[in-house]
Amino acid sequence: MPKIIPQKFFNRPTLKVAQELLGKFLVQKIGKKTVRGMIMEVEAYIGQKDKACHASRGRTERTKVMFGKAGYWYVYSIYGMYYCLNVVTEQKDYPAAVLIRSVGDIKGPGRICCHFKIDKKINEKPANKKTGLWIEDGGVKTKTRQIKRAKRIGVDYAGKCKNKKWRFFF
DNA sequence: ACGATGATGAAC
DNA sequence: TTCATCATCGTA
Repeated sequence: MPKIIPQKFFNRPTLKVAQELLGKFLVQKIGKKTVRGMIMEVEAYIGQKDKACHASRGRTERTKVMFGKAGYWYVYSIYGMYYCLNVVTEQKDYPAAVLIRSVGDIKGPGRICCHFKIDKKINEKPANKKTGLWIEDGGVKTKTRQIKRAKRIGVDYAGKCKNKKWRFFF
């Protein structure tokens, strides 16, 4: 039986959460329709010292959700045309999140939000069934699967942080 | 290789 | 209130 990932799963070190999210399922329910896909690629954004993290410039209207409790969605718009989906990690007041970069066949955070119906309406909402977007354990043996890691994408501006290998994928 | 396209945050 | 920037993508 698929198990909904509880809020406390996210209230842990971000690098650990990021890797363990691989192989789990992003699930969305809209009315009677359920959309589902396996998480294949993620990136970690951790704390104010991480120059690539949006929260590195401190608490703002956009980033305040990252300072909040773990297990909440952080959705932001980028380049005027796309949305990116993140889930907040770590304890309250420690800003960090995991960007979901690939789900199933869908590569790229912008395309994920297009395929799932994700926009700022779910920003700052918890990842649970009531919200209509959550994460499930597939009940499959993903533990044994090899995880690859690499530098994050699109963060060349982030000084030495750009070289951190905080992208994880199968 | 590049343009679309608008929210965001910092400067003024 | 302006202005540069941007965790992207499709077209070429």
